[in-house]
Amino acid sequence: MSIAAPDATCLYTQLYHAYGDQRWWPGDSPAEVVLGAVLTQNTVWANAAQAIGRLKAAGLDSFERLLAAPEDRVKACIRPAGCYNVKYGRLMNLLRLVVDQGGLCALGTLTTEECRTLLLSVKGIGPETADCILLYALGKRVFVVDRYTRRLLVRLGHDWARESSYDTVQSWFSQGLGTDPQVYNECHALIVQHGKAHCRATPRCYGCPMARSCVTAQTPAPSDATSA
DNA sequence: ACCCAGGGTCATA
DNA sequence: TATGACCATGGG
Repeated sequence: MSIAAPDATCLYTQLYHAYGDQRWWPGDSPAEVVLGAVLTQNTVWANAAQAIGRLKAAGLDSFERLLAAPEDRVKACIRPAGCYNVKYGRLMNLLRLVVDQGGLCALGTLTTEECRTLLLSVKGIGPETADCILLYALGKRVFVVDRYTRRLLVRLGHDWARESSYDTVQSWFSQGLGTDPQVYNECHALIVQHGKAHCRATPRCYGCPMARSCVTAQTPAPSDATSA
């Protein structure tokens, strides 16, 4: 008889108990969240942060200036984030959309669905990047699923999370976390905090505060109504 | 000298 | 549709 894998609420409760308030996203403004969301794609945050620091130091502190700046100049700033040619294109695509919509505030007046659809229509913006922007820049109630999230679920016994679709994992949280947007914000932040603490290659979650203490009724994977 | 990172797109089979 | 290559710098 093995320990049941925790449900979403239990997961959140235990993480909160272990790490406390996170107050995320790292960044000074919604605009920085947008930049960071792209720059941190497949990249450790420290490198993305360095790129943002360079942009600010270069005076490229608004979307309009970034769009108007010479390509080489922007690329030189974001180089530390890696894949800078690709990310340059993605950033410009995204900033163009935001500006065309009248800025971040105007974008935020749209419904979550409308907003998400718009973001996903941008080449280079996938579900995670879009959801980061929705949650941390626009305050929408969406759960962000990243690499840390899947890895933690699998380590806690939710084997289904390894190969499930983004939407499936996301809805597992959405159905378990209630309706408070702040909880979505905190929960993802806590997962990242935990992931960093257990950085690389811990095959099992030994030392994980949740592995032993969080025993509840096991929630199954949501039935895959979404796929094919 | 490898391996990987808070993804996403595109080309193959 | 399902894998794999690719982008690319910086730290373990």
